[in-house]
Amino acid sequence: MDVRTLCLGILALGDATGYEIRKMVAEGSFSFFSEASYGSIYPALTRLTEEGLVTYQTTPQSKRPDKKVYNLSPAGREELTRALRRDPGPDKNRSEFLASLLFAEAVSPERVNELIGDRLRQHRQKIDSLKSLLDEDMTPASSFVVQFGIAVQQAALDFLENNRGMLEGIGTRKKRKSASA
Amino acid sequence: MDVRTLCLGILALGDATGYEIRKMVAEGSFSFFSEASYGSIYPALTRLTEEGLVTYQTTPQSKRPDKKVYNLSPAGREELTRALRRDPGPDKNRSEFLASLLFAEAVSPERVNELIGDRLRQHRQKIDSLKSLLDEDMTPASSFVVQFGIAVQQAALDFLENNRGMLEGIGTRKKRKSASA
DNA sequence: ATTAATATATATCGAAATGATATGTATGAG
DNA sequence: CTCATACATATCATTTCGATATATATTAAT
Repeated sequence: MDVRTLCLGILALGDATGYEIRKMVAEGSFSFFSEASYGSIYPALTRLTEEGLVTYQTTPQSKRPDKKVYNLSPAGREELTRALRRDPGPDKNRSEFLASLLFAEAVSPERVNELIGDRLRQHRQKIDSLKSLLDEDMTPASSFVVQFGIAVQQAALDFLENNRGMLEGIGTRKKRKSASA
Repeated sequence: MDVRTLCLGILALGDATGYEIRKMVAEGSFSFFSEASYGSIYPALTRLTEEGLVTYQTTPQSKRPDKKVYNLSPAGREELTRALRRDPGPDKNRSEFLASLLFAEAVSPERVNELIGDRLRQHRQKIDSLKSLLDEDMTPASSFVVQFGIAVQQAALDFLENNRGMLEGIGTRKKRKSASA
């Protein structure tokens, strides 16, 4: 999903500033399945404004840049509906962790073990943070998505705990000078 | 993981052409957690060659561009080891599907239902294709990663099957001309 | 008490990556 | 016999990332 459509969708749920949009995708209940940086969000909002798909009210603030609260225009809502009619593309899962494991022949077994330990901790942390999101009042869709995230994280955690034995002996230690040849 | 390191890692597992690398990340056992397009792979290989981290042998082919089989140089292997010493960043999961659900207030309940049906099919297909990868002979690490993928896909599938009821009544149908005002 | 870090809020910019396309043939399916 | 897929390289416009700049208020740590 391009940042453009992402912004339209978020604004469909309520007015927001660019800063708030960024926060939602980076830390909020959107963080599980999307991300976008300032470098893409602000230009997107500018363009959407030019196209009349969003509008904004400026709230002056002393000692701080004026706050621009964006809201979806009727044309923007139509554009969102059109975008959502298209079939969503397949999910994309990127994992440096799994890549590192695959290439782990080049690293020591201790490093592999450390990698997995770190990973287990990260999964537990992620699950906790998702669970705490559930406390806040949410729409059913939002709750569904967060619970989905929890389920997937939990499955990853369980798999790692139950199968790390498979990686016994993965990794190479630096060969000491070989006797042969 | 940048494409550069990805290429080094893949070449550490065996020599390959740019075309083959692309195929591995797009369809092979790497497809679960990484992706890269020609537009990033070919320039990366060119730069790696310039830097002496990979070399290649040209296999002339009539009626087809010459095949360039790349292989990792000792310097490249060192660079890979250095890269793998850095802590892997967090996973990134992007899902247009989940985003669509969150924004689904703007679409019809039927569309939501259709979305989920499609999704169930896609998960089953993905699981099948991952399972068929397991038949091929694999390194332990490779097998671990694929089984990890299966576990996660299965968890997502199970969640959808068991909880789609949560989305009952999500979505709005176009209001017919309201009696009131 | 003072330093350090975090949060608010906008915005830009170089570097990286995507997704599509160009080129041209061989092969297998329908 | 036609059409799609596989092989194999490569480029390019557009999009996105990740870092940085600017400036202050608040909270946390030592």
